[in-house]
Amino acid sequence: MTAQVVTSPEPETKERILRTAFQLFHEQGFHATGVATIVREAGVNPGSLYHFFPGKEQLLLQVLEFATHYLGPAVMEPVEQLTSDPIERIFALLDQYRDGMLQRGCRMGCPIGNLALEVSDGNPEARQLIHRNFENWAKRVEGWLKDAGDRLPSDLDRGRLAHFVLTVMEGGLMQARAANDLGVFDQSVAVLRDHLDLLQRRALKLKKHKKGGKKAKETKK
Amino acid sequence: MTAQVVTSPEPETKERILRTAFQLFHEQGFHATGVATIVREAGVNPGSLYHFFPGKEQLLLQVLEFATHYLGPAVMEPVEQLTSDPIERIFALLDQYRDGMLQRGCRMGCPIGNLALEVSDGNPEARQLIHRNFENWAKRVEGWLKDAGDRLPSDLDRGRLAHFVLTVMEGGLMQARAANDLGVFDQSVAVLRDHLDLLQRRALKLKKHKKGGKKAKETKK
DNA sequence: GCAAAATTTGAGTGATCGATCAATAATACT
DNA sequence: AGTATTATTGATCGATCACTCAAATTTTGC
Repeated sequence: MTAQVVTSPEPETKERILRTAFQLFHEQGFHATGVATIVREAGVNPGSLYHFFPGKEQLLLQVLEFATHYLGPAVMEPVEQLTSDPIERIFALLDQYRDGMLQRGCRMGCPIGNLALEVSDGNPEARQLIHRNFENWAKRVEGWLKDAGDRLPSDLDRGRLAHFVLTVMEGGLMQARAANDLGVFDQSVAVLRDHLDLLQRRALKLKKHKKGGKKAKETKK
Repeated sequence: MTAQVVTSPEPETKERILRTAFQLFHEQGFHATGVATIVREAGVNPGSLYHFFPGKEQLLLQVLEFATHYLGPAVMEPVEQLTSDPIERIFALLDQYRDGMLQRGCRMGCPIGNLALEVSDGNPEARQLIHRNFENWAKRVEGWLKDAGDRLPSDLDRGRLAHFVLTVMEGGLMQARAANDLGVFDQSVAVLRDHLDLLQRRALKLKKHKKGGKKAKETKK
């Protein structure tokens, strides 16, 4: 009946449902988002959703897997395009999440972080996938920290610091949402920068001692 | 009909509902906790709940106000009893939350933080109360940091650092729940300690410079 | 070109949600 | 003691929840 216009190829139904659910879970949370809302926003019927997904919980799991693949192309790579300085990449990444908050009136924050606190308990499979998302995130940042080479102390645990960057981001975003103001987030990032500055200063000093003195293991007073 | 036994004076119905709701919201989240569960656990009838609270949302608001008063006596004062050293109080506080997680199998975390990500958007009154809880928390820690006096650099923004402590705690707890392992939390706290150590070292150095190296209180090891 | 498989339709399922209310009971006030 | 106020009971409400399914339609494989 409809004209046979070749429209722009809409994403496959399944992926449209996944993307819609991802967005809604991010905006409203998992429990607050009804299946009816998902299918309405995705423009499909309930039966279609249940054709591809056994249930809402399974949909959540596939959304979390979708997020895993989403991270690199949509989050990390754009940041790596912005700057090649490994340490500045960290702050460019944090700034990207900041922009996301700013554009949405200090709402939402990190999609994975939100789900982490809502569904981690009592859903082991979801917890595992959220954990994997966090690990991927931290691994990428850890790579940057390794790229920083001797700008950071050689004995610095870079995996630990990478997780710490995630800690600062999630904790900062949480408070920013509660305050409806990015000030606390900015201040947390500023303290993180202070810390990285101190580490870089320390690395410089250690390097100098090594080159100047012989084996100055002394951290100095 | 029942024997006139003078039982231990049970908490008033209203407070029992509040405490039960506080616990359940913490354990399961706001949306995942049904009113039916609250009244069952509290041992009251639905009508009783709606006699004291106009609705579930109002109950949430009063739970958040309850949490505000709960913070001092139940969280901060016990920590202050443990140690009088202002900086160690910070880590004693973090350790208290750690114990809470440990005793519950790495579940739940911070009750306010959980609600912050679930209900901050779309419930301005709840958001405001969550914000106030965070501010009270940070204010108390800021007091400790001020008590630390010249052990920290004089130009250090102690309010900012107090919020940063909260950032680290919430971010660390979030990852601990996702990992079902306190390792990341411990490591985040360790980085925070590194940072405070660096700040204290810096304060010492600045002090020495100012006094012309007269009163060099070598901490040394 | 045609049958099989995959997808879409959308009304409809029972269960549970937050919430109501007339009644009864307990407490407070005078 | 008597009245008014407050608290409690518990069955019950309509709305919404996640979810189903037989039938219709489209796509696939040969």
